[in-house]
Amino acid sequence: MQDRSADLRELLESYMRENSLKKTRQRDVIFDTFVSLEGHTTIDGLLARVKLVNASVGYATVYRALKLFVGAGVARVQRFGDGQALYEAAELDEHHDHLICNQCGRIFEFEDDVIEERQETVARALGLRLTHHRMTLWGECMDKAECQKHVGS
Amino acid sequence: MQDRSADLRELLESYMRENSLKKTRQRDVIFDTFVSLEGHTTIDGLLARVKLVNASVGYATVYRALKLFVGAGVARVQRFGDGQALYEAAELDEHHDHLICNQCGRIFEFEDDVIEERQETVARALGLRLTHHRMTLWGECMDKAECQKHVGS
DNA sequence: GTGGATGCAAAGACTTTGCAGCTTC
DNA sequence: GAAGCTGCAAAGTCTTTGCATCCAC
Repeated sequence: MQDRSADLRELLESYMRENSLKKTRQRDVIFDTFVSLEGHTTIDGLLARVKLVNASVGYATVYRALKLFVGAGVARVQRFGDGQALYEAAELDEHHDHLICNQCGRIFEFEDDVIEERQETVARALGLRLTHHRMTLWGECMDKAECQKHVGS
Repeated sequence: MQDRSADLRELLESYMRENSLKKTRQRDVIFDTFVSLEGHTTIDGLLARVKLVNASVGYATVYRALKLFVGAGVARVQRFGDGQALYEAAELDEHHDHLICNQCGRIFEFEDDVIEERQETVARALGLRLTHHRMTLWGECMDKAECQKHVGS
């Protein structure tokens, strides 16, 4: 984890250098907070955490920082359904997809080489070279008791 | 195609009967227009087509009709990126996913049994029974000339 | 110093809803 | 008739931006 966040920081900094963007106190806090979070976060959620460290940071700054992170390849956005976009730290080499329980809303992550490979094949058959993909599965926990525990969390 | 739209209509009507919803001129036009469209449409796009038949139909009515269609299982929504939601007629038995060209924006549809099966397996391994999924691939047309023709269309 | 960054508040882009009047069943 | 619709316009949600001020380089 230490390595991963260091790699992400390196990636971000080189991107910022290339584009002559500036390192600021706010961006530091936002970055640190962002990578320290597991899984997905909304802008609001991230802002709340950031404000614990620096209460004067505004929504727009977080918004713009996240946009920067996405541009730098440090973060990824998703819109699973309605409502706010969800951001998560990028994976530098591997990649994962999501499986969401309709009832409890838990988001499981997984990766599957068979599917990845097959996607390449399919794309090529249609005449495209694949750049990236998004796959989300929805289902219902088979362990109802466990599921119930997580409802609304 | 004739069969398909008849099936969708049947599905919608039985849903409406069960929920004691009413058949109206507007809903008829919206439904007919919707199923006659190939691929994806936005609410605005659909409304424009609907207005050709009945100019007095309002945005809200189309919006509510589409919501109804989705509830009835006749339509599906997607949000590929930013902007408006895209609606498409549901497939009654088979299912397809999307492959989008980053440059020209064309949306290709495909289905792949190997992937579908594998998804079931993955979900089960994580303790969930799969209900549905969304998969979108992005890539670049290998035929650049052809791609160029479709840019911005 | 200068160009980029920040915070605020305001504007956008879409989606959703309240309501009075109009239609179906 | 009563329960549902429709259209309009207004209100929400979230996202994005204009601008004066501030700060990193």
